[in-house]
Parts: sequence; C-alpha cells; structure tokens
Amino acid sequence: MSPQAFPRRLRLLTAGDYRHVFDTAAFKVHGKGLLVLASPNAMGHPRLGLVISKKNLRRAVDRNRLKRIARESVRHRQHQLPDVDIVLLARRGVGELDNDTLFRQLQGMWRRLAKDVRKSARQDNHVSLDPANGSNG
RNA sequence: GGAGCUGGCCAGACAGUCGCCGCCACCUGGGUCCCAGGAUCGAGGCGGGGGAGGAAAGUCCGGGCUCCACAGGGCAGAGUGCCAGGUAAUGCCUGGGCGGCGCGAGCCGACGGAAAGUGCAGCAGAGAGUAGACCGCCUACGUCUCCUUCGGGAGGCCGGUAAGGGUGAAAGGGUGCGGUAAGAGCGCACCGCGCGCCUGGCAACAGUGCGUGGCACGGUAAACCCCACUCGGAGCAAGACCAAAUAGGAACCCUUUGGCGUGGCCCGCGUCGGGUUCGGGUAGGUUGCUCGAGGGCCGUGGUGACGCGGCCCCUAGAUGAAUGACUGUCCACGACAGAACCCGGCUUACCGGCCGGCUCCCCUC
Repeated sequence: MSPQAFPRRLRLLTAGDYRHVFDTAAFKVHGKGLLVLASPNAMGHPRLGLVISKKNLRRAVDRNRLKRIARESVRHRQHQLPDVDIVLLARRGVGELDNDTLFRQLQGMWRRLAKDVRKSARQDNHVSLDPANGSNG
C-alpha cells in the first residue's frame, strides 16, 4: 500500500469510537474556527473523525469541502501524527477560510497535538518511574 | 443593425502527481464446507472502466414502493375550483373559452355560487344598499305677506329635483332627442344589461340572430358559508434478514368488562387475561439500493400535451457517509450550489455562453 493512502482504517467508524473520544478527551487543540479532541489508541496509527454541524456550516457544499480538506491533511501528515483518535469539530466562521488557510491551520494543530502527546508521555513515564508522586487528574 | 418575445442545450478545458467509493479481470496468501477437485467468505497487490445537478435545494403538490387490517362505514378535517383532453397521478402539462396588459411576437389571472342564509366596509361625504338634498337648479300645484301700471313681480312656508358641483375605491346604466317649473327610462332611438328561445360548439362559451323586460340581482366567498369533485395513516431511521449482550418472553386455542394501540373522534379491528407449546432481538452487520411511468434514433396517429410500434444503449449507489487535493498551461477568468428509496411536477437561487423560431423599428439593394 502507498504510504500516502487514506483507507477506511484511518477513520473513526462507529458511534462508540466517537463517544470514547468525547468522554476521555485527553488532548484539546484550538484553531481558528476549528477544535480538535483526541485520545490515545492502541491501533499503531492515528484515526480521524469529523463533526461538522449544519448550524456552523449551513451549505452542504461547504461541509463537504471542509471534510475533504481535513482528510487530505491527515492523509499527508499521517506519519507525523501520534497514535491517537482525533475528532475534528467545526466552529462558527470556518466557512470564510479558503483552502490554503485551512491547510495551514490544520498542520499547525497537528504539530501542537503531537507536542502535547510527547509531553504527556514523558510525564506518564516519570509517574510510572516514581509512584510516590501519585496520579494527578 | 437595434430593441424584444419564446423554445431548447451547455455549466471552464487540458496535462501531470497523490488519494477516495462501487464494478470487472488477473495474481498472492488465508478461513470454512463437501472431500482431492470444486464451492464460498473476507484481505492485499496490479490493471481496466464508471463516479453529483439543472436546479442534486425548498419539501410545496402528485404517484410508485413498504408497513399498519384486506384501508371498510360515519363524523370531523384538509385540498381543488371556467371547459375539454393528456397522464400512474396531480394543485402539473396541452388545447380552447372569458377577462386584463402590450403597436406586436406574446405575457398574466385561486376564473364555481352573492335572487339559501349570516356577517363586514376605516376616513371622507348630505347620502353606502328597502338610497341620498351640502352647494346648486326649480317654485308649476297649495298657501301666507308685501308691491302692482291688475298682465304680474319679490319673498316665505309646504315642497319638487339625482342634469351639474363636491366627497369617495365605489353615488344605483351611457349618448342624443323629446318632455318639464326644473328634472328624471317619464317617453323614444341607438348602445349596453337581464331573462327565454334559436343557431354554432363535446363543453366552457359565442352570435350584426329572434322575442321580451325600462332596467338592473352594488362590492366582499385568499369572511363564515353553499355546491361539485378528491383525499385512511405513517414513512427507507419504511420494512425484511443474520445476530454478541440482556430480559420483564414468543406462538396457538378460549374469552366478560376495562385499559392500551391502530388516524383527530366513534364504529370496527388488533392486543393485554387463562390453558398448551418453545424460542426472543439491543450494539454491530447484511438487505431494501437502483433497469426505471429509463434514455437515444427512426416510423406512425394527434393542432398539441402525449400515445403506439421497431431497433439500439445501461448512465453514481455512499452509510461517521466516495465523486477530491496540489501543480502547470490556456481562455470568454468560472455563478448558484453536493445525490441519500425512486420517479413526475411546481417554486426558489444563478457568472455567463451556444442554437432554433417569431415580433417591432431603422438602414441598404
């Protein structure tokens, strides 16, 4: 398989998958008109889910455009992303952004997400090495 | 050439790279079954081919399909509303009638009933629906006062008058002549209108047709209402199948009343109750799911919508939801906008371009 492919296994497929991310929501990254929630998974690769409401993007054409751009962005950056389940939410005002801006927004958000995940992993390692610290959360 | 009316068609193009969703063919390796050759299920690779719209939209109508009872009776409710035809059906389309707009091609019209009943009408205005004297016009008839050249004159009372002014969206046919004190369908002529008949037309309706009536039955029914016709309800998250989990179960027979469900109500129907016999169906998956009132061409009937016949074609089928992203080149620099069970319409949105038919005006031969 081509390393740039985006098959079904890179997507969140069931309501259960989505519920898991919303309930745990270990990571949160804000962007212009966008919000990312993420939780670690054991799949060995990231997975993407999209929540784009009619309220925030009235026209179906605009909703489709955002979904396509989000998938395209994940497809290209899948190997830089950690093993997490991502839910991308659209917020008000995304409709005014052009494709180029959206791509740059998403890439920035993926970088921050990766950084947060690395930081969290180091803390977990630290905690596991030193149980006297206890769990914070 | 300019202005306009109308019918139809198109919806940036091409190339490269990387992707997504079905389908087909081949290759690789795996599970299951009969048993040594196949069948079937799912995974990966490679190749081929297909992959949003004219409105996919609004969900406003009409159908198909599915379930509820086989959709049945009554009430209530909703819709439609000139006539005829087309159609699976319609509130759509076609043709015709009537009315209105436009020089015209054409366009527009919820276009049944107001002599079954009830209701409504602000402001203005004297008066608004068995009409009405504000200004005006008249003073013939009756009567009073005054004047008088004894003919009559002036003024008042009782009045008359819908021709003119004014008000209004609307003032109870129009024009002309006669008539009169002034007027008035008061009378007459013509026009218009009502009613009956006749003629033409399937009909709506029409007629320089015949007769009759002085003449209206004011408007409003997207006010109630009346009349005619139509309509059972829900919707693909319909419904069917396979099935982890979990339980208060499920099927057949019998049966009062009551509850619940079936469409808003009633009838009706189903179900809960008792006995006998064994299976249920949430997550998830499969299906419904695209070959259809389908397109194209030719012939044929019809003014036309459309019908009939022949040949050819197969043209998205997703389900956390595909049909895309980037780069380059070109040009008239790209609008509105994304399928979700499927069709037929309507309505709304929209950058522009192409083709056909027709009308009016100008110029030239």
